[in-house]
Amino acid sequence: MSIAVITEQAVTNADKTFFQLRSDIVEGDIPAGSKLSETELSTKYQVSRAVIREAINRLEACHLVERRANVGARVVSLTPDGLIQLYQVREALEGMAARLAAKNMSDEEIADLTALLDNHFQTVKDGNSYYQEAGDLDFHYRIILGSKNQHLIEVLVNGIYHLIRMYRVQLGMAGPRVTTAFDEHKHVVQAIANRDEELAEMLMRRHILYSKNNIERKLLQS
Amino acid sequence: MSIAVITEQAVTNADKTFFQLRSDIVEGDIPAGSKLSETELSTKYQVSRAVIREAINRLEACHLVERRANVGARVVSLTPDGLIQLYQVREALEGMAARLAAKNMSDEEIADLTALLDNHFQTVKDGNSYYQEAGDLDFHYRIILGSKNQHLIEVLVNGIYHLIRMYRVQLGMAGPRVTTAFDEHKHVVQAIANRDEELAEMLMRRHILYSKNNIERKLLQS
DNA sequence: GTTGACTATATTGTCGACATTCCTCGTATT
DNA sequence: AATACGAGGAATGTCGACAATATAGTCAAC
Repeated sequence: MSIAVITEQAVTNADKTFFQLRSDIVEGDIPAGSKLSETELSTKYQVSRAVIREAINRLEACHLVERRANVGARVVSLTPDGLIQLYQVREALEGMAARLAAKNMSDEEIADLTALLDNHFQTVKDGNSYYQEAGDLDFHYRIILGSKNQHLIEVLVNGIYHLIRMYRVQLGMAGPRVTTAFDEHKHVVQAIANRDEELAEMLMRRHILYSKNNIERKLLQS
Repeated sequence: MSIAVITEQAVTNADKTFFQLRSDIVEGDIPAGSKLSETELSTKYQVSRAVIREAINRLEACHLVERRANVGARVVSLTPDGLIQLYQVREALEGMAARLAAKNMSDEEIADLTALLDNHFQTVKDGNSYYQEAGDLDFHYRIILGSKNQHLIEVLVNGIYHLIRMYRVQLGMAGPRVTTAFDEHKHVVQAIANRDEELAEMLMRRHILYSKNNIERKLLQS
């Protein structure tokens, strides 16, 4: 009941290769900024170059690689400025998502969301930091899906979130901010439950802004 | 001096096919909702299926077509609800773009933008509605580019704007709203010139919201 | 020593053919 | 008559080979 699963089923061979490559890039097994040789990858993954090309095209679509004609594809480079820009987009989109969720989520979905937060509260109270990784994701995913806006869902789930995870993994951002983030989540849910669109957006934006500031601070001190 | 050109140079064959197909879809030469047969298109455009597939992949990336594994690609269908959702995303993103533009545009760029609006004022005063099409686009593009946020620029220019144009062309939305929109533009620019990020975002969001309401009204009455 | 052109090589772009999957339509059975 | 099943056809998925392009390295000229 607690995990909002995003089902991505691989039916074709290019699908599998795409998922594999995406995972390898996000998790850093393929380093940021490195070149993606089609022939090399085709031998590595035991598929034809056509499959690799299709996978790379899709990776480009989610902004994980950049292609130049007749030259090739490179994994994107991670820069502090890039992360800031990413969070600016995220703030705008998830703010809108929260607004729309306050308008469009069913009472049942809101009840589920509240129950989810109660669960999180238990884990946080027990001093377990399991929350940070999966719990935070779950919360944000539910609100994004709750917006019922296909474009919003697409851009955030298939695009931005993989990039954010890539930054998280490779620039190493675990950090505290667990308990305060929990309170922020609670207030967002309350606003949604009250169908207060304006407040829901504002609180979500602030939540993401705080998160950005927190990250910025860490980047500067290291 | 008045047109913020977006240079898209076709170097490869797939590039040309992609541009051609995108134009054909947006302008309605290929009807919304219709199926895109790879073999058919490859004979029509005199290129191999591989080129067509690459082009279709890119079209999918900008949300102009939808693909299903082992079945094929279809041009997206245009629905009133889809247009509403599109404008919700646009409001969020361009609002943020205006905020960032107020922060990041150079004084020179702002001066250019002001001059541009003065030009528009002349055309509007002369009763010329040339404004609506190119002028409006030019204004919005400059602010989007002025945000200096690559993600924002990418999503808006390569994704959303083609879709919006597709709706404009095919659901036929010219309409008045020229003079009032001009005033709204003027106020946005003023806020940017004053480096008032908060107000710039608010005014831009309102400008897009009005536009959305205007379109909604037209859709309902027809 | 530096710059320029040229060649060699490796990589990407493009093609046609084959494999696999889905959809349609006809047939048979309940 | 309605449904289930299966054969046929057409479309997409995948492959290996060839063509076109960029990069690196060499050699020559100034």
